[in-house]
Amino acid sequence: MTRAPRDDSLAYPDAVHELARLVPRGAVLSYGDVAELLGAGSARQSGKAMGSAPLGTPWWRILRADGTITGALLAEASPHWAAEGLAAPGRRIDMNSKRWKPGPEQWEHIDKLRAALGNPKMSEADDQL
DNA sequence: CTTTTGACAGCGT
DNA sequence: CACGCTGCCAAAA
Repeated sequence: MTRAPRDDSLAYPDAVHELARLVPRGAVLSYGDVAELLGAGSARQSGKAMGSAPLGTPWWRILRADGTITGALLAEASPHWAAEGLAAPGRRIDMNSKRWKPGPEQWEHIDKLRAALGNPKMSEADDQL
C-alpha cells in the first residue's frame, strides 16, 4: 500500500458518523448542530458526510434545522420517529425539545473526535508550503 | 483554474 | 405553513 491509515487521524465524514452513533434513542440533532459539536465544517459538510453513513448508523436522528428531512428519506425515517416517540407520522419533529444535549461523558468522546479532526493525515502534504 | 453539486440554514413572499 | 432565492463550504468534475 502506498499509505498506512493512522488510527489517531480521522476524516471528517467518519467523525460525523461516530457522532451520529452517540445520539441516544429519542433524541435528534440538526446537521448544523453536528458541525458545531465537532467544531469543524458546516451543515452542508455534515450533510454530505451522512450520505456515506455506514449501515447501523441512526441517520434518522440527524435532520434539518426546521425539524424536517429530505423527501427521499422521509418514508424510511417516519417509522423510526414514531417508534422512538420523536414525532407522529406526518408531523415535524420539535427540535426545541428533542435536541440532544450531550453530558460530560459524551463530551469527552466528542472531544476525542475534535482532536482527531485537527490531526488529519499529515504526510506527503508538506511540500505545498 | 472555473463550474457544478450536495441527507443544509435563514429569510422573504 | 409551503416555496423560492441566496449564502455557505468543501469536494469532485
